[in-house]
Amino acid sequence: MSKKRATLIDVAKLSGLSTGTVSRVLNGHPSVSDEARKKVEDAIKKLNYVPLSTARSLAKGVSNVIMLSMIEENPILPSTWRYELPVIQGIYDCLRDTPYNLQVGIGFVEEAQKSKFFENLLKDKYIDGLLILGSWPIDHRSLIYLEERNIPYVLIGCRSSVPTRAEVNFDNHGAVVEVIEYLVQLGHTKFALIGGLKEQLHMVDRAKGFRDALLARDLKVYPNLIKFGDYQIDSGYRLMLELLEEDPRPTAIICGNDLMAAGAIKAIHDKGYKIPSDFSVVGFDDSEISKVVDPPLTTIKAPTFEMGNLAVEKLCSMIQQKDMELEEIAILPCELIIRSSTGECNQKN
Amino acid sequence: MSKKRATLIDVAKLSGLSTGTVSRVLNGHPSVSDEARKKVEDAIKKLNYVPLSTARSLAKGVSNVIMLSMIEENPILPSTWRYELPVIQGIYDCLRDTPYNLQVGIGFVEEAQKSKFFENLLKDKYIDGLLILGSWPIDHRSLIYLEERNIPYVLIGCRSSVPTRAEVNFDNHGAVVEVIEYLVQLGHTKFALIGGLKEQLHMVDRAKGFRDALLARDLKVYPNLIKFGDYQIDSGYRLMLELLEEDPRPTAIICGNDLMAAGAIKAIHDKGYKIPSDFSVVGFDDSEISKVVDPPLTTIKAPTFEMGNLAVEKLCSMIQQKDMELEEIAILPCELIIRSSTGECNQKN
DNA sequence: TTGTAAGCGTTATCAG
DNA sequence: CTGATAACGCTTACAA
Repeated sequence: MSKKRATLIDVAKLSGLSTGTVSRVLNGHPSVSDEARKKVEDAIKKLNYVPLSTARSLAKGVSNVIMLSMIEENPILPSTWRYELPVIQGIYDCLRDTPYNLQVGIGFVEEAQKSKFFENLLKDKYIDGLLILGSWPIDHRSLIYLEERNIPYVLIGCRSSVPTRAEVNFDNHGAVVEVIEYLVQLGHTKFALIGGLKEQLHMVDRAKGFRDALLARDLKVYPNLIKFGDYQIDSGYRLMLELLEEDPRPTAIICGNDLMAAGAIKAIHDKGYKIPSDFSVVGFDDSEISKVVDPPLTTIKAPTFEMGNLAVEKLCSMIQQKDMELEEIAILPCELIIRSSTGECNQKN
Repeated sequence: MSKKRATLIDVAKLSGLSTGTVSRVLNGHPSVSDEARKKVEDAIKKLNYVPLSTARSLAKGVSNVIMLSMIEENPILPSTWRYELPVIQGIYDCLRDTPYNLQVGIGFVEEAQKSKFFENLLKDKYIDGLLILGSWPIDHRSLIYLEERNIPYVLIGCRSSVPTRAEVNFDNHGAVVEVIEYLVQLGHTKFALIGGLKEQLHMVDRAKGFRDALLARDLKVYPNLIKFGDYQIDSGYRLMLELLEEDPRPTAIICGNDLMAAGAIKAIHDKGYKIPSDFSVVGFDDSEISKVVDPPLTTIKAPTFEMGNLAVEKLCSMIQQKDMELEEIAILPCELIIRSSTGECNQKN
């Protein structure tokens, strides 16, 4: 049953041409006569020949492999999954027009914050470029290894303490600024933040956006109204209960994700208040949850698919022109999706 | 900057030994003197040498690549994402103890139902084995290609019209039977099904489980209480409204996923009924949504991580013993998670 | 336009 | 236990 697979030499024999010519046909080289091309193509078809990628790689000195390393919380958070799969889709979508194959590796945040992370990950691997998808700081010593090895890489959603060649991210800061602008128009002045994991990079940027937006409007930043949880529903619930006891009491609450917003909404309802008449609540992610909760959630949608696309584009151009010196970081805008969990501020000041 | 990477020959020179010996050290071959081994290891360290995987593959005749092909609805459904990422995690978790690298390819259902799907997908690729992750029928002619090429493969969550070598799935049928048993104990006799996409394999099996469970209990299967939607919240809402008009009116509703269940709950509430006193509602997936809706949803959790693990185990053993004839299909049990959307049937019969 | 042959970096088979 | 040396399948000067 297991007939040996045909090789390029078999094709050459059958077509009566040389291996060189066959190879040229395979690689779309211009200087091949139509006649020869035809013969080779027939032989290929007849033999069911498929070139062996490893042999090709070896001869050409390229691997045609791009590796995606996903750096995950441990245990992995559902909202991370929800964010990462569209990114992967975007990556693959862009990659299918290229000769590159996509290989994946999954690591944990703790590992990526140690120095030999990529060295270990890439042990025994031969890749042309690396995509790094994560939400936590990357140990810069790991990145040095990539530089030494001359492996082009693009960071997606994460960064290191030292500046890196190329980064793709969405605009956490701007998104929060935008939603606060919107809420200020509605008359809100007392804002609270129910954050997710405090050290996570997206959250760091959003917290900064939160402060900056308020300061820009000459609104007061109340430290007691800024709290952090763990992106799970329960922490949203708990933190909202705390907020209801604070002084001043906020009228608008920005949450780290839709799930925490759902928890906050539950807390508000449990205490007998109404949304949006008593409180405006904003989520993040535009997940299904935002449509399921009552009232439907105003939320922020990150351009995940586009991020994947752009990251691949950048990586490919880095691979082409090996020594580009660009140190470029792309920040894509988010979309504010307004539903009914936000409304006019009814509290007299 | 881009110093050439060291090769095995460099290591041989520096250590004063032959390439053969270096190779033996690399591959943990027993017949190497401790002294030689030490010298080689020193040289490797000094040169920062890493073997080139493609050269290795070529010489050994294996690729060390396992490909995961994900077959998706178009556009991709969020609930599919939610299911697939844990499977991938399970796959990777098992693979990191092996020499195999994981490569991924994403295709759409329409493509996989045509005959040349895998031929196209694997064009120019050299893999040792294939994992096929999907929820829709696979064209069996595509699989013939794999057989001819002698590429071991494992289907995850899907199947073809002809029996295949190895399949891993979760027990859709049994899960529905179990939940109906549970509801029967609570006194329910009139069951409705709000299905997801009707032709999708998981749904096919669940619908069959639905009928079988009722018949086994000598309960009537009302065709007008079996409806199919598209796994989105709106169709759950709409179909529930329809069910409220049917005769007989069901008291227990099994939904295709948590999202449709959320829609159904909304419809029930909108019409002024209570859960679980008037209706019991069951979801599927144990997604975050099941904890967000009110009341929290009784649902079914599939062993996604374990499926990934098992699939890899199977594939690896198929790769080892090339011509195993097993035609084995593994069905893993689901977990019924009881929350408060289900309860005693209060309707007098 | 085509053929020849020398690599690409490893492994594996033989002798020694 | 070790060293030559021929594969592995393909690409690519270089010649013709």
